[in-house]
Amino acid sequence: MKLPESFYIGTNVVYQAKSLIGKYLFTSIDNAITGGYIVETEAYNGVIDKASHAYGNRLTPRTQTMFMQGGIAYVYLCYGIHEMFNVVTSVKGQPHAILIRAIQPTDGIEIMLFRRNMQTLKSNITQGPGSVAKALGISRAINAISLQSDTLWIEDRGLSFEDQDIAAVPRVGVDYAGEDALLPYRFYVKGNPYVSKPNK
DNA sequence: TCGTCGATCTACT
DNA sequence: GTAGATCGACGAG
Repeated sequence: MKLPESFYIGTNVVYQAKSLIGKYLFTSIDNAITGGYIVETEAYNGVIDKASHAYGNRLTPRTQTMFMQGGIAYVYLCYGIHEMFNVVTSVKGQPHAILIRAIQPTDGIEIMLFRRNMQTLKSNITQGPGSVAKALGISRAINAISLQSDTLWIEDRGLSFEDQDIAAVPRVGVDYAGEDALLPYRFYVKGNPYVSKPNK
């Protein structure tokens, strides 16, 4: 059921980001399983991508996770408040990552509501990368954990979308990246209510 | 050592 | 529509 190690070791991060659409992401944290299927991703293409933390082979305590072999999680803090969850891909030394920006929740919705401090299910529960991490209980404590573990993993349940139902557009919040900000490295399911900023 | 600012979200006006 | 939250990474000095 879990996506095999071989999927993550592939070197075409843009293709992998698109492939993750429709895959199921689960966490088992605090004795509760939560998750859903991925409806929005962004690819970060290693040392040549100005939008990536690892641009220009920048190796720091934070980014070293991205330089490890694919198939692990990269979790970091943004704006001092939000933790973001990425899937590290490719071979050791090549810092590719895929940001999970939104999922459609299917399991453990009660738990996710509690973590998000919400009473009723609304589309913003897992809409945007900070929200996804919070709803799933993901924090920097599980940075670099294996996606073959029983804490955090991705499954293929046979759900897939046609090319025409997946939009490929420029990434969000990376204006500082110059011409790389224009690359169509963001993928999402057209019309899905959990997608953040559907029209850009 | 210090100052700047970010792969964002929420609560307000 | 817009401001505030809140902290670690990074480059300048």
